[in-house]
Amino acid sequence: MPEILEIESYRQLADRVVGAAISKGWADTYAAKKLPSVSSWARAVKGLRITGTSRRGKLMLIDTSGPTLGMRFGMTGVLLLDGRSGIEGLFYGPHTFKKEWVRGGLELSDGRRLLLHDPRRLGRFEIEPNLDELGPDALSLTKKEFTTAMTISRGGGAAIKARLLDQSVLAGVGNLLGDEMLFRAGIDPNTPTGHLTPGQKDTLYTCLRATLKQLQKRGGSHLGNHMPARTPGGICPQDGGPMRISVIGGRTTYWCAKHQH
DNA sequence: AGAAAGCCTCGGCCGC
DNA sequence: TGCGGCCGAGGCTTTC
Repeated sequence: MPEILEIESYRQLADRVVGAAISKGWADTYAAKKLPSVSSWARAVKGLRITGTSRRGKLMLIDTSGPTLGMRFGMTGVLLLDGRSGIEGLFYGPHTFKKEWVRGGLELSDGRRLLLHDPRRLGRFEIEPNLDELGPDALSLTKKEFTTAMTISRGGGAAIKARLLDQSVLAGVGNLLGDEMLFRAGIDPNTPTGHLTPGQKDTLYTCLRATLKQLQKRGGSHLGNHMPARTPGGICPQDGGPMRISVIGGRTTYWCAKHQH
């Protein structure tokens, strides 16, 4: 569920603890799945001072006096600071708090706690995450970076929808944002990336920027223009065309048969 | 009951 | 025909 806009709001929440020292950290076996052992997180974070926050795509980063810490939120993860949600102001679906859904976190010497609340346990903690595996950040993407990301070396390449979701090419775009920017750009999500015209790429870049900016303002990745039509038998809110559904790049995809070519 | 907004692995096969 | 790498399918996990 959380896409780049939600992770950015988590980061802003985490910014409140910059300057604090970590007295203790813990992670359950799922949150620690990418680490050498379950106790790695606790051992690594103890005594560190938090010096800043940053983000690459959907990966939130906490800079410290020691190693950089990374947090991934999977499909249902939310960052909490003393019960305050990182998506305050960014509504995303009904979400109740359950103590048993807290999968790990950091305890600060001033008594505050930064927690990963994650029902489906797909969130992960990382230590010194390798940023080379991620493409440029979608929120600060330049046109040149976008053009490079959309350039295919051989053949037609994957469907543009799948390409947009490929985090090693472009970091941050998730399923809903991907569908929304293609909807706005009037591009069929099945189009092989290499078959896009320069004009379509220009439009897509413009729509990517506009989508991120507007949905951030509206309050979340799920508030796109096409969302009301995101249902079987949906009708395009733009031109009344029939909405199509299929799985592209492994994700459920909705698009308008009339204006997306 | 089936689908879910992220990510990872694996195997097939594309294209040089 | 060989081979590196791209790309799609499937799994993880739990909830509603």
